[in-house]
Amino acid sequence: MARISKDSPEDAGDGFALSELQLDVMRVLWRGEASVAEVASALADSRGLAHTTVATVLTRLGRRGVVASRREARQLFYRATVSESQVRRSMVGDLVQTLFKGDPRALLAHLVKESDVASDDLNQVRALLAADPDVRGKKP
Amino acid sequence: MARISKDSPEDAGDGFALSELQLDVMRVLWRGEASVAEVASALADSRGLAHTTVATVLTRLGRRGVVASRREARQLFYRATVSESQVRRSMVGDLVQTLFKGDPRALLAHLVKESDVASDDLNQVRALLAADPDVRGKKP
DNA sequence: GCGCCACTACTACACTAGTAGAACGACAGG
DNA sequence: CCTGTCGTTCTACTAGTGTAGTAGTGGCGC
Repeated sequence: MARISKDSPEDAGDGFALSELQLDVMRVLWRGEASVAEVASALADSRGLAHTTVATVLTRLGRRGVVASRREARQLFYRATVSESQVRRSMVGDLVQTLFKGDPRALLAHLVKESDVASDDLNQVRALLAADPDVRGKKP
Repeated sequence: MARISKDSPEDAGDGFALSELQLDVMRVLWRGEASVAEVASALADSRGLAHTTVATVLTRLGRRGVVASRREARQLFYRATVSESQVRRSMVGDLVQTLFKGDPRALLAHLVKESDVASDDLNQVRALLAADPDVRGKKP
């Protein structure tokens, strides 16, 4: 696996396995820097978390090196230090590894077999990629 | 939060999220019923686990309802109560849910985008599935 | 008959995640 | 200047996982 920036606090060695809550938090940060309060209120609907809970989660994510913080007055502003793509790559990779013996084609086959994806979708995806080879990483 | 696991083995709430070690164990059981010692020795190469560690893992898997045991003399023989497919479905489903907002096509796109899978493989997979719904090929 | 061996069951400890209250420090209004 | 409020940090509790030691127990060899 390619190792990119090596100067993060901890550098958890490419292991970007994040839990659901952690991902929810990251998703907020992927929209841009945010204070604890902002993250908390962004998640207020989906999860009624105490402010301190969010703070704890962010602190722990910081310890793992996936977010960084900046202090402004008394507040901390957090930003993600890993991209959504990186996390996706890492987590999908893990799944493929553990569940499909490292063969992504097996996952692909699974998706089709389990009717998660209609066979037609294969064409759609292919068309998508053919049309815009630059979709990688870009998010509307 | 609606996930209060009571300890009836029947329950299991169909959340088949298994860790890597747990999967390794399950993989042994998916080959057929096995005693603790058999599981342990099957995993001896990959992981040098103490016999008791394997026993603990199996007990816990039993508590979660994904394996069942049968007693013969002093020994326990374990067998999986969920299939590999079920687990795969569940875990892939979880991943799709948390990472791709529930859209399996997004995962599909990811696989292709990240060059985990060549575009050509799409055709191959489709052909594969058309030919024999049960193949899981590592192609040359 | 008795000790040893093979197993299981119980207990334990470290670590992570989810969750949140308590304590503490700084600033602003009175 | 004092105090209430806000935000951070500390501490804590629950639960699951990885890992394994120890204790209990029944059968076998001699």
